Amino acid sequence: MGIHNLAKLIADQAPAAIKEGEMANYFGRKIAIDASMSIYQFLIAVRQNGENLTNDSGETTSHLMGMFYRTIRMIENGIKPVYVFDGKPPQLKSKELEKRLERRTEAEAEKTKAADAGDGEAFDKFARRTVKVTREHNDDCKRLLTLMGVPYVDAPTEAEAQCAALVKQGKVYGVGTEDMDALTFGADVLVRHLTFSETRKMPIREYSLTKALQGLGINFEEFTDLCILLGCDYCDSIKGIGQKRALDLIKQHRNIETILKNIDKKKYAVPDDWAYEQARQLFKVPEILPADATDLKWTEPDEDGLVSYMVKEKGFS
DNA sequence: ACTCTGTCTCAAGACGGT
DNA sequence: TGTTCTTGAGACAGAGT
DNA sequence: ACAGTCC
Repeated sequence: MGIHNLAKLIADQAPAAIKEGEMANYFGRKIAIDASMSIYQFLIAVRQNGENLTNDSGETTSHLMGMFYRTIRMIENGIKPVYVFDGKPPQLKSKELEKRLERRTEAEAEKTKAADAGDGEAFDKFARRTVKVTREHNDDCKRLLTLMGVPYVDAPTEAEAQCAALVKQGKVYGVGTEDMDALTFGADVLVRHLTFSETRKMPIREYSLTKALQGLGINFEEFTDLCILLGCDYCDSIKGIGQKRALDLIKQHRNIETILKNIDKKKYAVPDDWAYEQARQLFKVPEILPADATDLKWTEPDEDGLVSYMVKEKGFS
């Protein structure tokens, strides 16, 4: 879920942090991309008659289709993408993940119901909600990327954290994602809608963390606490505190501890065993690979290998 | 009046030919 | 051994400040 | 711009 309403808050309170970009700005730039999230989107979107695309053996190919063409399109436009795959989610995220699993299970039941009723429309809808990225999807895409000469990184935990680390280490220009928590992890540049398809309708939008901090009038530590107050994947937030009050409180008190000492707890109920300190640590010192552990090399594609894999193994034409 | 919450919905990619 | 995550936006009603 | 197709 990223950070609740952070995009809106920046748009309202620090508009100078957002730049509407042209794709020419990105020629020659290296960009880190959350691979698992991309795969997820492809699995949901690339469908025909309610089902994913498959080869003759029944293996899903939607993710390869999406990743193949999108990556080609980026390279054609001079972008050097590096894909980052998720590792094990942090313990603190388990509550959130449970919730998501529950929703999937629910959708699974609805899907079956729709199938029995012969309702294709509903089947399609619920089928999309049951999508889950598997080990095989990830491995397929890693194989594809290797053949294409595009590097990838296996993150120890959160892909967004590793993407941000690559920016901080100066290995890439920015993170290409829709997920605003890349900023919370400290990426200075976040690029949204970085897709070059003909059907794109959203302009490329670049967020600068430095300018966002200037515009909001807070420092990075305060920004982290602000994000926790807005609502992140790692812990609850305080009911009744949204974008406006969260920013006001941070500006007034500068950190969550001081806010807790000063707010009326009868009006604003603080969650039990609120894990904000642990969440703060995850954002501040996420588990990431050191700079010398990632070697990003873009090479010529292995054309014979690509044909062999995509055509012979996966049934592309 | 303003702000936030909660809950609901929906839609989601990329290509080439027309 | 069991192995992997969605998200964002918009609309609307309702309650608290 | 749009509808059909990709596998």
